[in-house]
Amino acid sequence: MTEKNEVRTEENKVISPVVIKRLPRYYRYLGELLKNDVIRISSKELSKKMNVTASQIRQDLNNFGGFGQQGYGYNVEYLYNEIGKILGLDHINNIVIIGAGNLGQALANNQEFDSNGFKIIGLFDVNPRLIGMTVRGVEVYDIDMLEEFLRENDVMIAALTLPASKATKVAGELADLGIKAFWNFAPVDLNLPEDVIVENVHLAESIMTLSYRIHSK
Amino acid sequence: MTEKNEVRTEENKVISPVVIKRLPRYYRYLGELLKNDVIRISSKELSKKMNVTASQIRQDLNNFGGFGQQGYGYNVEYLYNEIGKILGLDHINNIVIIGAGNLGQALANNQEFDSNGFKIIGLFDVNPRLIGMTVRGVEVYDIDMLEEFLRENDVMIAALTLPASKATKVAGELADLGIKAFWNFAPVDLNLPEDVIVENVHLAESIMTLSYRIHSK
DNA sequence: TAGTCTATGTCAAATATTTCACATTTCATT
DNA sequence: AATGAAATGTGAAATATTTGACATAGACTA
Repeated sequence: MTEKNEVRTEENKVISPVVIKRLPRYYRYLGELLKNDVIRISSKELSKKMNVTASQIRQDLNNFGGFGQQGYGYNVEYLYNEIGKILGLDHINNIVIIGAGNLGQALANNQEFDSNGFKIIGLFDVNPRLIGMTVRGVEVYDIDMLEEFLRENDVMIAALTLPASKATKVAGELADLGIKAFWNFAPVDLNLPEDVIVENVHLAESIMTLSYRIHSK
Repeated sequence: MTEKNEVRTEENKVISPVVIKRLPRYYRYLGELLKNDVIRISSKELSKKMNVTASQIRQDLNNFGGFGQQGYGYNVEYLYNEIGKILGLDHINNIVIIGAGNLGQALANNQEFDSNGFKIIGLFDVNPRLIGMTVRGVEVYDIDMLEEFLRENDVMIAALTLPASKATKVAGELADLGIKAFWNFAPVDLNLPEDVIVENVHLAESIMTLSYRIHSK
């Protein structure tokens, strides 16, 4: 029996969420190395740069297969590409942003997403002052156009950058329209069907943990 | 011997980071309950709402002392306030934002921070087109004014919403000026002295884990 | 080509985290 | 006032995660 939202490799092995969370960081460091024309790296060298244990790097990577070579280490470009594939960055992932305020615009302006295959193809808002404007070539549409837009475009992800008061309702509507993945910036927990994936970015929670660490010293 | 960056209660007990990360979510749910005039709640009821185990809630809270009463449960307002104290939300935490682009402005506009005691008292940028403008009553200053500003104001936290290429250098300068806590939105790992606290918000890493879950189904 | 050295992949041990289970306390009802 | 039900706080068990250790494959040198 497959549990809800479980994540498995081709061999049907369950990968721990903590491992998955670390992959993008490996990917970033490997990208840096690649940019600096580094050809190969050992888990020991990488562990020193990243301030983690070499053992953890090897264990993490071995969840997905043997990418290294004994006595040699890892080929940077190969490992970079393999992790990219694991993360699904070898696909174009079309994104719509719901809420074209500062945060929505900030996401649309972020080049880092583009360069990793995340393509923002539309911003949506209710505010007539925003509708029709363009952010880095991406148009802001009336949210009433969303249904039609989703019919005509292959959208993988909806980013929710709107007030919490509206997020739950809009998310439900989007799920009904077939959106299966949400990147949620609103400070609520969306309650959606089991097969829908939600990644939360709760900024207030983030700064509260920072505050905790400041005041507990 | 106290390890670097360890976080302890008054009794000198080490609190696990995973517990700390969950506290703001409890705080949010309790705030909702409070708003809805709920007087008391049991760990069981709360666990159902939050989709965690009751046992985890009780274990988490007991790290900080007994806030509940057997046979009764937890008083919502009391528990809300106690968690707020644990998180340091009973203080005003002054924040400066370095980088007044969309993301910096989005943070300045976010009312949720205000209402939890986080007060944004200045935005800083190098862009002359931004300098002098005002976001929700907060002025954008020339970054050259930063040193003077920090001398005259009690700033707890610097939010870094600037390009990765500049973040490392600016963070180092701010640390030299005495800033002890950074909320880092740039996609780099800051390398700062051990006593400096860094909370990272790596948005690209967040969406990559979302992508992973989409493509691994 | 042989020998030495390096560094992976992996098993096992050590830690950390979560869940279970229950004694005890308190609430609520009769 | 007595009884039953509810729910905490807390040890202990069960899981999960991280670290350590090393046999072995393969790189590199001479």
